[in-house]
Amino acid sequence: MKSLQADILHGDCLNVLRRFPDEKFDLVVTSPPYADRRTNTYGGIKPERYVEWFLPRAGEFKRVLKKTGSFVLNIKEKVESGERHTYVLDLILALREQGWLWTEEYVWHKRNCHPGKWPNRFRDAWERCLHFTREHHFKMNQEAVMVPMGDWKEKRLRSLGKNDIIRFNSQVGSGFGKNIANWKDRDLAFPSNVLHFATECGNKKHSAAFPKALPEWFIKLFTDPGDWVLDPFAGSGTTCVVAQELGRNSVGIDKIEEYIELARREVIENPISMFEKPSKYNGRSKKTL
Amino acid sequence: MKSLQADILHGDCLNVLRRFPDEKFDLVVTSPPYADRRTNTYGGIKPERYVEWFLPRAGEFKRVLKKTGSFVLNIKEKVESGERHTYVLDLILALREQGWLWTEEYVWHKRNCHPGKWPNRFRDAWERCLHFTREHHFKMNQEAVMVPMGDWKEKRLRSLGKNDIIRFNSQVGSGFGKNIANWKDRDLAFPSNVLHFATECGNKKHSAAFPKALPEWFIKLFTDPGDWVLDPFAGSGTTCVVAQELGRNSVGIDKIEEYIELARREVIENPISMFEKPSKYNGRSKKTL
DNA sequence: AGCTCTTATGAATCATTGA
DNA sequence: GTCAATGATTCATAAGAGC
Repeated sequence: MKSLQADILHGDCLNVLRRFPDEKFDLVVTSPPYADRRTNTYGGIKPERYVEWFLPRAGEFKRVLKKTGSFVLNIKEKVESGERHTYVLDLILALREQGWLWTEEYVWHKRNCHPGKWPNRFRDAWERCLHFTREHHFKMNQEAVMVPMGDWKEKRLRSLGKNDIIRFNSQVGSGFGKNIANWKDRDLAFPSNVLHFATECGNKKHSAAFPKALPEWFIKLFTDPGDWVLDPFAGSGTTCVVAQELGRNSVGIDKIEEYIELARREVIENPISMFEKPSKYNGRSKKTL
Repeated sequence: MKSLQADILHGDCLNVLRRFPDEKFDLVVTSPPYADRRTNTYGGIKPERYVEWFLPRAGEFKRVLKKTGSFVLNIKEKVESGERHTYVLDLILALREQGWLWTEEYVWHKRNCHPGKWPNRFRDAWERCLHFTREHHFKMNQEAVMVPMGDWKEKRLRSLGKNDIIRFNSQVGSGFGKNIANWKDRDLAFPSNVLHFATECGNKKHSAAFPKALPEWFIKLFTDPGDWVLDPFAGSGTTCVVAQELGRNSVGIDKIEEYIELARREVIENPISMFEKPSKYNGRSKKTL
């Protein structure tokens, strides 16, 4: 049994990734700083400059990604003077120019999105999860994300009755999730390209709430245990934590010192790595601190 | 009480609309023939030519739309050789060049999407509902589409679809507990920009199943009773039927003779129009046939 | 009225075959 | 080769039959 690595590196991914060899990673999954968001931490990339800022970094992602690998980009354009900005559309087109295949666009439906009310729009309850690949054929483990299906629920839900459901939830606090797990093997269905994940309202210091379920889904789908996962805008390190939990090696990179410390604290210690020398890529795992 | 009109016109909307005066309509809501789809009826517009085909028609939409009006475009790009085609992105950018404001992108989550299994993608369960306006300030009746919160299980959960509930719980791991608390004290809540409608599998002759709920939602949201609604690719006339049911005047246009007949049969007869002369726009309502 | 079971059918996508 | 047509795959609904 090999040991798992979870390296959290400090710096701009554009520079840090230069130290990595070609085709190391099986998956790049990340939620970059959105344009004009997180201005106090990332300096706020202007929407007009977003593509030119992103492209060289995406070039590095492409280089360090295996040919059978996937690049999942979680992003959503902001509203500027009442209009959706087009920098994400421009980015998709530019990434294709760079040689990426725009394989799919998954929709992350945020069940509990930010509250608010405006005269000319409703709450924004979805984000894009853009799926890019290098080749037409890539690794995809569809079985790993299968979901309980169909007839089961109808009988089950109906047999419970409304009050039972309410009581069950309020007492246990965690709905039917566990039950479903028990019935998992009964019949499973493949999901669609619309994902339903709740945002985590945890009061973390990291400003972008990236729910664990999101990287988890894509890591399961696009990698095998032992594979390498990269999050070049790691933030508080959610991707690396999840990767580790799922038995994948991971590298997280972030510019913000505060996030680095946070992320290293989050990543679970790997007992075996104690007896190993530091990563040859100059990465320092939390353990080596 | 004024009479309602529901005119179904035959022809290419590019030509037919020339007969209409400026700023007649309060809402244009339509689902145009997608690129390479409906080849046997619409001739199948090639993706590469889609923008240049669409743009002059959109120019007419803009002319006949009131300044406070909205243009809702339901569309989704196809997969071509394993990749999402970019013609919809190009179209958004081109429409902005034409002077439209890209105000919002609603997601229509199709709960019952087409089945199928492929090695590198899941079933496509969503389409875009692009919302364009002429001005930053436009008519929007948010209260008209509020969602009842009283009996949450019936209304709210059904609007999501049963499988979604299962998936929420199994993916997120937490049930409805939090939401129940939020809903308890409210009767109505505003929706988000993610819409959950099932496609109608009715055995209609029209190949594109445009569920009534979709135009209904946008008609309620962006028009008042007595307003004028246009569907330039009317198909079997769903938009006009819904508009009439909601007390809005409507004009539907389609190239296909068969759809015209179908649509005129669907539109409910307007008793008052019997005593009126035909529409001055050369439109023949079903009644005047 | 309800409940269960069966059946039909979609703005789909891909690999293969045939012209 | 390149393009067009066909078959296989698959799941959420509605509708209908039977009790």
